[in-house]
Amino acid sequence: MTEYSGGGDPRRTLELLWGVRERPRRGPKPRLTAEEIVRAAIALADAEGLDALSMRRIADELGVSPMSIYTYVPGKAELIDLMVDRAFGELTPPDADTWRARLEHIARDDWALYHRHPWLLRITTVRPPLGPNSVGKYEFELRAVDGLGLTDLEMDSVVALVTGFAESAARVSVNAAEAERRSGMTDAQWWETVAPVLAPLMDEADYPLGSRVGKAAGQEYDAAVAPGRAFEFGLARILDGIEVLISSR
Amino acid sequence: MTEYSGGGDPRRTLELLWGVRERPRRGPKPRLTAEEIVRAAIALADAEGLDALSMRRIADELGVSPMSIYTYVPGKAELIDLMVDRAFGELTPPDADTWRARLEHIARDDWALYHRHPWLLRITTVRPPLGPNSVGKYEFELRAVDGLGLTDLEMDSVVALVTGFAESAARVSVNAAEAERRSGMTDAQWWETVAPVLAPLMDEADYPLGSRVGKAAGQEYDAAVAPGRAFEFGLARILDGIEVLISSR
DNA sequence: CCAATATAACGTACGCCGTACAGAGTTTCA
DNA sequence: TGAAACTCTGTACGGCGTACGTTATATTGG
Repeated sequence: MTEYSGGGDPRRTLELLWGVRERPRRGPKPRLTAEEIVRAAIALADAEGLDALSMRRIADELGVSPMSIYTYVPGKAELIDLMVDRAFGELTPPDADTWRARLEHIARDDWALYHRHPWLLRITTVRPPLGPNSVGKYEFELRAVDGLGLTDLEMDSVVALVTGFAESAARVSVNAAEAERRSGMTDAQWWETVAPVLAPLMDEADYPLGSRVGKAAGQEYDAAVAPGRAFEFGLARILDGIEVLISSR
Repeated sequence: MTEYSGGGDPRRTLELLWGVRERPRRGPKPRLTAEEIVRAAIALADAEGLDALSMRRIADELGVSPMSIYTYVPGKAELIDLMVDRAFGELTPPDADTWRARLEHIARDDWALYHRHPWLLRITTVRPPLGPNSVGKYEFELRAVDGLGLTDLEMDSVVALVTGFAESAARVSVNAAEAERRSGMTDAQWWETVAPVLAPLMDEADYPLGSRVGKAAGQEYDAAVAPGRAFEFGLARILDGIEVLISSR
């Protein structure tokens, strides 16, 4: 099962995202707030991963029965919307003189965010959450490339390219870390286990480049640093490519 | 729940991937093969998505009891490994004169594959499957950038950048298509529903660029073509950036 | 030809999940 | 002082992956 963002009633979800729910005038005093539930859910997802995030676990954590959660939040999909928008609130607008430094800041900030909250990478965003932090993120991303002679469409495409890359590179990195955690083996240890089984099946002569390059990459970087290198390499290439576009204007 | 690739016993998984299981010499004749199960699983995932892919459904489809599947495949994680490697078998090696055309072929071929098999994008690859098609893919990707004066590490980084981008862009595209399917609304229809609710919450003056650029992007492209444009835009920028690197050698 | 043995197929059961629904308790307003 | 609005909870349903034990079937060694 995959967790989806953007599933529920848009009106209710937007009200929750922007926090405009008026305090109820009758009935027992609420013990919780949507805010607290979101905080607990994020803490749980950070600590144990998205698979451990169940309504029952959240309720446990808050000392409340599972169904009480539904008093504050329509369902799990909406809760995830709230978690996503709240996480985006940790991002900081770039503050640098050059467009290149600003885009670098955005990419690195995203990269760090995905490492703090790896569950973000497991969420399938069906429609964007449109909460204050998400639209704020988009706004300062566009500001980073404003006034460079790009069309509106190009500005949108450039920020999508950079943020999409940061997400993609972070996914590789987070998956590598998770691989170690789940299997209890480093990449090197895992390879030592697999290699003798693979050798008789796969004739290295059929894959000369893969054998050579794979070995070189494995020896030069251990798996812990390789994703960081890939991120820096890709970011440099992408910014070079954007520079070609901007210079042509 | 997320589907993981690379979970099970590596030896057994590798034997299945490379198809070296010897026919059992005793006992009742097998009614099925691992191959048939993988085919049925892919058909089901193509048609109804990864969420619909359960051992029970696959067994239904094959006219067999759920637990029989475990005779041929150790578990769901291993089955997913087999599905992934089999899907990669649909990719074709590039055959072009320039490195740029070869990398473009690789990116477009990946893009098309992810659209044929969107479930590939939902799988968290903990360790690579190391089946014949996966290692074959890596081999011809490296061949596309061989002999250009790049180091082994650079070759690896370049193909990772291009294929990672194709995956990332395809994810956006597939999610957009899925959004329409799940909600029964086009992007325009969805926006018409959301806008009046959002307007009183979000002051457009606080988000001048986002409002302007978002509107421009929405009007120029409908959601059905926008991801394709983003793919073409990003691919061009990335190849430009790689060109800068190659020219510097 | 007949056990012994290896394999296939199946039924049952466990502990998870999201959440629909109905009811009980609590606070406020007319 | 009801009535209405609201919170909170227990139960239940249908799904999931798969551990385990049993039965049926095909091959093999004696």
